Amino acid sequence: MARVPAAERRNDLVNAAIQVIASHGVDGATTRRIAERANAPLATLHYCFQTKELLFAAVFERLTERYREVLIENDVHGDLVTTARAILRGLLNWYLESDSEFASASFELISWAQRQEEHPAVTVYNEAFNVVRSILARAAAGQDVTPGTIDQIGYVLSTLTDGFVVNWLTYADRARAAEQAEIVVEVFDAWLAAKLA
Amino acid sequence: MARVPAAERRNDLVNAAIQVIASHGVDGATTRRIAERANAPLATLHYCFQTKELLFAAVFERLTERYREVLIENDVHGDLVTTARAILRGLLNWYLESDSEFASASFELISWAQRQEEHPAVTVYNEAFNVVRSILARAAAGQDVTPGTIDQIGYVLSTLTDGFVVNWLTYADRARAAEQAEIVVEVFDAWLAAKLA
Amino acid sequence: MARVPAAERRNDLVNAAIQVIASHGVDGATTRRIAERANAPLATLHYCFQTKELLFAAVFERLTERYREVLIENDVHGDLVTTARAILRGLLNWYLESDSEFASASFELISWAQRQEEHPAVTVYNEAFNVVRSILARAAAGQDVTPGTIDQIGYVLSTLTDGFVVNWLTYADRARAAEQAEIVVEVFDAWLAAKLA
Amino acid sequence: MARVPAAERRNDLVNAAIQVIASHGVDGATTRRIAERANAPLATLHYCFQTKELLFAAVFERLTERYREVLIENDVHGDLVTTARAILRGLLNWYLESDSEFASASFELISWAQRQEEHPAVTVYNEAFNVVRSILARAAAGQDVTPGTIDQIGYVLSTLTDGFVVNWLTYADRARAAEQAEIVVEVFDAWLAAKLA
DNA sequence: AATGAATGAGGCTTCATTCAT
DNA sequence: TATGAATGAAGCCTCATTCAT
Repeated sequence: MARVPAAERRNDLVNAAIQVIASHGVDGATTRRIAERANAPLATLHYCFQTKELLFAAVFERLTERYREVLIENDVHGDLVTTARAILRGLLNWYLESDSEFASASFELISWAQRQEEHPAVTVYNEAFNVVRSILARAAAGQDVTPGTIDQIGYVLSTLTDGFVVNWLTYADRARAAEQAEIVVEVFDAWLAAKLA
Repeated sequence: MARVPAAERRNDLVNAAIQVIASHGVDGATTRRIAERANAPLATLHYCFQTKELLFAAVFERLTERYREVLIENDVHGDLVTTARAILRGLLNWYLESDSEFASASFELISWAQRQEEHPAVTVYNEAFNVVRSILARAAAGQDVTPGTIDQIGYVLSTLTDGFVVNWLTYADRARAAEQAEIVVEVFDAWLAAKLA
Repeated sequence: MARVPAAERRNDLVNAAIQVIASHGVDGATTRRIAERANAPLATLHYCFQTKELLFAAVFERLTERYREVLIENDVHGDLVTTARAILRGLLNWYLESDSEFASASFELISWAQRQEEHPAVTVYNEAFNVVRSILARAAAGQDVTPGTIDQIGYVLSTLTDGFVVNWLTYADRARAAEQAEIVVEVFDAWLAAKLA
Repeated sequence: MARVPAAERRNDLVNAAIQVIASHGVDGATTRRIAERANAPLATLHYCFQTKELLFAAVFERLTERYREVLIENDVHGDLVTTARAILRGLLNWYLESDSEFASASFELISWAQRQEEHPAVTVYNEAFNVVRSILARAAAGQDVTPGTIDQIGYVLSTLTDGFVVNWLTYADRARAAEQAEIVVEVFDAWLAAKLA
């Protein structure tokens, strides 16, 4: 096996971990499988990441980044309602993309993360939440909206998104999920309209 | 030695499994741990349930039952809006109850179940959905509501509930979750009002 | 399960054991499988035969009996050569019979029996040998044959038979085995002719 | 810790397996016992041979090799009769050698092998048969002998050998077996003489 | 007398990790 | 530095057997 510099290996391993988690679940994501997917010798995994836990931490960092990207990509720089809805749609679409291992993987990791010392899940959530908040805050700039309201919008955003994902992962029926995405947006709109009335 | 009827033993084991799953996650729910929790030798577990998988199937049955009970307990026999909201509140409260290992366990099991041949997760969902539908249908009896609408209400109900749970399991902060439950109900109300207007 | 008297059960269990040994091998012949085949509760096996070892001892007794029967059935009461050859043919045919679990079972048991305290395999062999000897002795009555020669004939008989079985069990090809039986008889004839010349 | 090359470790394990099979039987040849005999931790066994079955496959390869060696060592390069008899004697002596776990092990494995998917027992037999055939063919070079006859000689050779071994393993009485070896050779000679007359 | 229930011992295998080079 | 080799701990499961009724 060709000797590959550690930095590159780290990258490969994180990617491999995400793929394996997405397809085999957290508990199916063994070091061997991950190393194999990364085309790296098993020992290399521990050479690059002293511990499986540390590898997963890196996975979390990557997921955090990716969330941020998705959010920013979907920032339409419009008014509050328009912007919030765009974010929601962006997230739903992202989850629906077939190759979005990121989505399944991050979902897979939620309950695992809970049982870790450092609660990395919370970190991901907080990070994502901060990005959402800052996007919404700018969108609300001219309008008369309290920070509390923005937080609530963020919460509803994530609640709807997560609820949507649970169903989508359970049934794995894309057509059905696409329809449901519409309903989710409808719900969001109704609430926003009532809220900001 | 204690000569316990098999039915009871099976019961104990299912309970133990639920507790262990709730506290250690699906992958942390080893046969050893479950047997220990049930105060039974490991071999007894395999005497009662030839296979770990079969034990988990029994867990699913139990969860399905429990869901049904919770739903029925929260049927207020009012009109559609009142009834739907009562169900939502009932579910949220149930999830919030401290000793509700059922909730965490069933959530834990979702992604595991997905990877099983028979997809028991889908079964739980379908069962729960049917109960919700029948309750809502009766509530809507005199009113002019299409079956499609009732299905949508069911879907929104479960989406909001699941989204709520994800957050609650992530942060494990009861006070915060209690507040968020209010928001969730608010969202539901807003959408229902708009929908049925 | 209907309560069945122990005596009858013993019989069923021995039969079941022979069948299971023949089809699953000695090590595949578990108490559970045997009980199941005998249509008896597992505990009954140990009620009838304190130990698996004791059950197998009974199996050996049965095999010994059966060997004796086969030998006697094939005693043509002719002269030495005729009689000896008839016995050989009888044994080969018996082994070739498709439903002859006795044959496979007894062969399966040889090496197992070696490792038992009481060496039951030796007993079966000795018993069979004695029967052969007495048949041959009578056949040789008028002729001038030493006891040593009769023992040798017995030994060659069993050597050829066993060698034949090994091949037959290995290849499990009946047509081939049938041809080989002819050769075996040919070998026996040649030796007997030379010996008694 | 001793940093032994994998090839050597594999070798040790195969040897250990043969010894354990010879002394404890196929079903008594547990991974634990084999590892212990090889002075290796249990996990090492599975590092070298993913599966017990694969280890046993390696055992078969070794046995096949050894058979070939024994046959070739006993090729006296004489005429057909001389050569055939030399092979028979060589095999009988080999089986009689006290440290010949190979012999007992290979016999032990026959019935086990039958129940394997790939029937490795057949492979051992076929291999051995081919070697015998080629040796005999060369010995018969100048003589007027059909291939069919050579095959028959090979078959009789193995039948006599196997029959001899069954008895030897059953009684484990070396003196007796030595005498019987003489008879076996006598039988072979008589048949060959008649055959080639 | 006969059997459902129960179990300690041990089966094979896989895990994350560490060692030696 | 990077990796083949090695391993203790733990995974699930099955065995022959015994207990309590």
